[in-house]
Amino acid sequence: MSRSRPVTAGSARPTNLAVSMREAFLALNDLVLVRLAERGHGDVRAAHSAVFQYLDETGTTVSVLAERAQITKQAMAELVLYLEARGYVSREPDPHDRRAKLVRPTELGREVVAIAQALVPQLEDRITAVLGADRVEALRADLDTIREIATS
Amino acid sequence: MSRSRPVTAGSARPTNLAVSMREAFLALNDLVLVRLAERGHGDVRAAHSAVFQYLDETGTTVSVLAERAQITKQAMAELVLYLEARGYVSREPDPHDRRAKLVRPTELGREVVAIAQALVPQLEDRITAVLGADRVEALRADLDTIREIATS
DNA sequence: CATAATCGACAGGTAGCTTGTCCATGGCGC
DNA sequence: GCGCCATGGACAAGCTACCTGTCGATTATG
Repeated sequence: MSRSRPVTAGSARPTNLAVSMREAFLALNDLVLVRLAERGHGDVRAAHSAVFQYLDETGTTVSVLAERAQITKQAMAELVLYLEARGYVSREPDPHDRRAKLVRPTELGREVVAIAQALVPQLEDRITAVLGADRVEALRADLDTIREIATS
Repeated sequence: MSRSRPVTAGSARPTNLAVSMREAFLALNDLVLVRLAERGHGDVRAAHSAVFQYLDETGTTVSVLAERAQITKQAMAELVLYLEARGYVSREPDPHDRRAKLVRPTELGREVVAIAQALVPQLEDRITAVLGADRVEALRADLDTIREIATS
């Protein structure tokens, strides 16, 4: 993380806008990863957000997690296995379905979620302090508009 | 490309902002790839932008390309090899340095660059038409500001 | 009760990167 | 003009983050 990045992206410069978006996104992303690493969670990688984000205190199956994160069960299973091996989540048999295993965050996993979530308002505040709340709102709206334009 | 995307990204939701940035970026990116595919360049992938973007009519070594794109020589060499096999670039020995080979776009490669470059103003126009020039300008500035905030 | 759907495991493959090693060639100090 | 280090590129190997396909076990459904 926070490795030297390609200076640019997008298939042969599709607007500097795209480049700016990518860079801003990567910068924000790295910030979370760096913070986690500082707190001793250096083995958490970007892809694992797909797990942490959709975890549930009540326990969730890999299949459901995969569906929520829009990746295949296999991909999600691998991420979960990795996190289980490092103590971030546990997998216990579902008492109501003997095929299923429920994925739950451990104490360590909850810590990761807490750190990441604490960073959100902190970042928002820093950004808002510089840009102003209305511009942040406009930014959010415009990004969504652009996505719609490009998707249609 | 334009496959189903993870609904979200960022290590455990670092601001919806980051998610919006990523999605907007991916949407714009896919647009270029789709356009290229329509014109018969379906074998050009996103990673190849790193080559096309830094190609030079006068010929450029893989080492230089790698440095410009901020990836290793090996990674760049692979991309170049792929594009050479499909006729997008040629590699000829550098007359002035018998170690070096110069990578140059072929006619096909120039076509790809042209298509991608033509799309830039087209997209900008569509976006500007909806948002207005001043908001696009603000967007660009704000994205850069955010990157700076996150990088510092 | 038989059949279909679902859960998770296993096998295997791909893209896009990385490090490390090696050789041929080139530039440089002496 | 010789020795030495730097550089360009090739080869090997490995990793992450995905994918498809298959299968046995189990559960839900007609």
